Amino acid sequence: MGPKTAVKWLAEYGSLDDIVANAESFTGKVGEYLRDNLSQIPMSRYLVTLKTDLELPVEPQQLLIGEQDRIALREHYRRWGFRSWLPEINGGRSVPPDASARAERQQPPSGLMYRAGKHEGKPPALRENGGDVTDGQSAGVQAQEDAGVAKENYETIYTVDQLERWVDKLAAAGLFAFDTETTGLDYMGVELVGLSFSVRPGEAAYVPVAHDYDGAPRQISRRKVLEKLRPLLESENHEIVGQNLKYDRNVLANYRVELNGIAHDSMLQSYVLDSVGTRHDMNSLAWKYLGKSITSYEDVAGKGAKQVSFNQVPVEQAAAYAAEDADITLQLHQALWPKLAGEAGLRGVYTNIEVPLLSVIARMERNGVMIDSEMLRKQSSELSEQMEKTEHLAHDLAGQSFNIGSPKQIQEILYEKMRLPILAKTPTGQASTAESVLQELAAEHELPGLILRHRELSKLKSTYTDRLPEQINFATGRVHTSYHQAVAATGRLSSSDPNLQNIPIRTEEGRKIRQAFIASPGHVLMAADYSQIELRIMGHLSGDATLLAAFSEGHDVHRVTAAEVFDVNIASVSPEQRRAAKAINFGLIYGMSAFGLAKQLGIQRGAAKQYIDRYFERYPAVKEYMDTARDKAKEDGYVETVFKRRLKLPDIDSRNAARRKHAERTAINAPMQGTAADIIKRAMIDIDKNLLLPNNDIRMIMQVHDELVFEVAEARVDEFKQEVGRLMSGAASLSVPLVVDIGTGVNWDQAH
DNA sequence: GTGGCGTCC
DNA sequence: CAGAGGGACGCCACT
Repeated sequence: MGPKTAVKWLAEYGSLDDIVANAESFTGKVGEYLRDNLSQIPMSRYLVTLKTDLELPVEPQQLLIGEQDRIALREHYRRWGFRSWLPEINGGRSVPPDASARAERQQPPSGLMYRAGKHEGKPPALRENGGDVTDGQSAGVQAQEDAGVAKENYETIYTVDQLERWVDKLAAAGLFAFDTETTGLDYMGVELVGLSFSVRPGEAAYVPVAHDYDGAPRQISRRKVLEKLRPLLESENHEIVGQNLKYDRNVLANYRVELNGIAHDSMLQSYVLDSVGTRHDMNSLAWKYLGKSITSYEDVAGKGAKQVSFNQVPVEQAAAYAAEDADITLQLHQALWPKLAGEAGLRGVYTNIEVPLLSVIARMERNGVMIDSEMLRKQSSELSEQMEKTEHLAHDLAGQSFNIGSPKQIQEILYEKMRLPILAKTPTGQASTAESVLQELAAEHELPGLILRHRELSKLKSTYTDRLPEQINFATGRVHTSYHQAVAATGRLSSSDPNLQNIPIRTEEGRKIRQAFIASPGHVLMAADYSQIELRIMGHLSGDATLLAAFSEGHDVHRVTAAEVFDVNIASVSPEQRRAAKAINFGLIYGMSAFGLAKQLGIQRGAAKQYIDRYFERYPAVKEYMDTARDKAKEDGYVETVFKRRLKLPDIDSRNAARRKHAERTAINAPMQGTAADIIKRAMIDIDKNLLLPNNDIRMIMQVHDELVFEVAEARVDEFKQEVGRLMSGAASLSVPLVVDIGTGVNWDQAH
């Protein structure tokens, strides 16, 4: 909800001073917004503007606004004569937007790299293969010499007899490594090309099922292979080991085969052992833990424009690569599992959280979310119009045509042509054109404001309204993101293709995008989020009595903080004070300095330091927690969450002050962020087991760090709302209550 | 491929 | 004295 909405309320509720004076009496969304946002910096500008319109008895100085905003405000007044909060921009020429040819460039993110990336040292040489295996009778044994991996016991399976022998072998083994080869990386769209297995290090088999290049050897059909393997793959009595099994699980689900025996995942083992010290792709792990250089995907499929999909790879090469995958996976498991098993805490995180979560996320991914693409298309064209107008106006002001989307050209116009002051530089020494800088420059000239406006529109259009409809899956009509379980150092998930964890919410125009996230007919969206979870965890970790009391009594924690820091009665905390307290609270979670707080609040550094000192005076246990976290990091080289997830901090002893300071801030932040991640992961597992699996009327469709989104049959909303709340609140027993806010609606925006 | 910027929690 | 707020991903321009 943004300023526009506030303006709308203004019309509805009478006058601004009515709203300000009675902020506390507003209930529901309106009251929430007033208490949370009315006093934030950008808002105060609009407030002041509105005040002028309405002749409220409030002076601008009474609002705690920063110098930058004061400057911007003055300019704002001058330009718009105190009348309107948003410029009406007229005129403009037409430039048709070009959103074509983006899909081709789509690359998997580094965290998802199925088999990519190089480790130190020489890349494994691409090896020539031996004799052809052209008739379906050959055993297909590949006898190749390799610096890293011996492959004499790799078998390629062409006949049902061979397959049955391997099925017996796998069944007898109890535990086996497993891998799939597919035509690509998009788990919803790929086809299964082959499967590989290993029961003993050095011994593996590849079952090709869909190599279809000219002259490809005859293979057992995919249907037949899956039919033979189904009992094994779906059995809960066999332990299956893999590398990123979520992917294999999703691929097999395309063929209605369910992996029920997932016992170990070497990627997750590596992640839990050391989330930041290494990449978690198989090549890196083989190098790090086995000292082996293995065949990379590029070695068999080629790279760049010449890369072919796996079904085009000659079976002999494919078999050597795929069998090695299964072999190495098993070896990695044998190397990593003892390390985990010996550490009770890490083992718990791995066994009780990460491994069970894998399947929960896989289901969530496959559920996908429904998008109203028509709505987004309309938004796109509206944004286009506005962008054209803005750009035209900017060119007029600059007296020349330039690319308003290019930071470099903006830099030339603003700093070289117009000689505006350089207020900040980027890390590489360039004059910055970042938002905060342009905000400030808006006092000097109108152009920076237009650039900002254009950026805002352009961001919404290119990243969201244009892109999301393109990512709707043809078969399901829904968008299926990928969640990455081994990327974020603190234990959080990340999301990509598309990233559903950064859909706008802050501005009114941004929120419109959330209105395009809808429920299927007969269903509603239900959004459940943990209230103030990281602050609550700070209360738990520090044991601070004042903080704990605030939460256990259900008080507004920012108001309580304001009352403590500014030494006033809770009832008389001003919006400005509450806003400052909120900034302090968040700043503490991130390890922010007085300098940072001053910048954030637009106050003097001395004042900011006073606030912080005062805070620590009133919350001594918080101070103590932070000191302890730093000390523990220095002592042990790592910090940990409530559930014993570990984050290594080698930089804590760095001679480089910036790195060391960063490590210290991470030491403070990671236990809080990481514990929050643990808690929501535990909730997801509980909810999956107790609610989702037994019921067809509710599906989990998104996770956004402290929020879970469900698609629920209308008839059972109340019932599920209660259960979700119960399970999320009960996901951890801390010394603070875990409060969960739940809303429902026809779209994601409305569900908040 | 990198840097700059901007979106989210 | 310099630097100064944790964790992600995506788009664009530019090299």
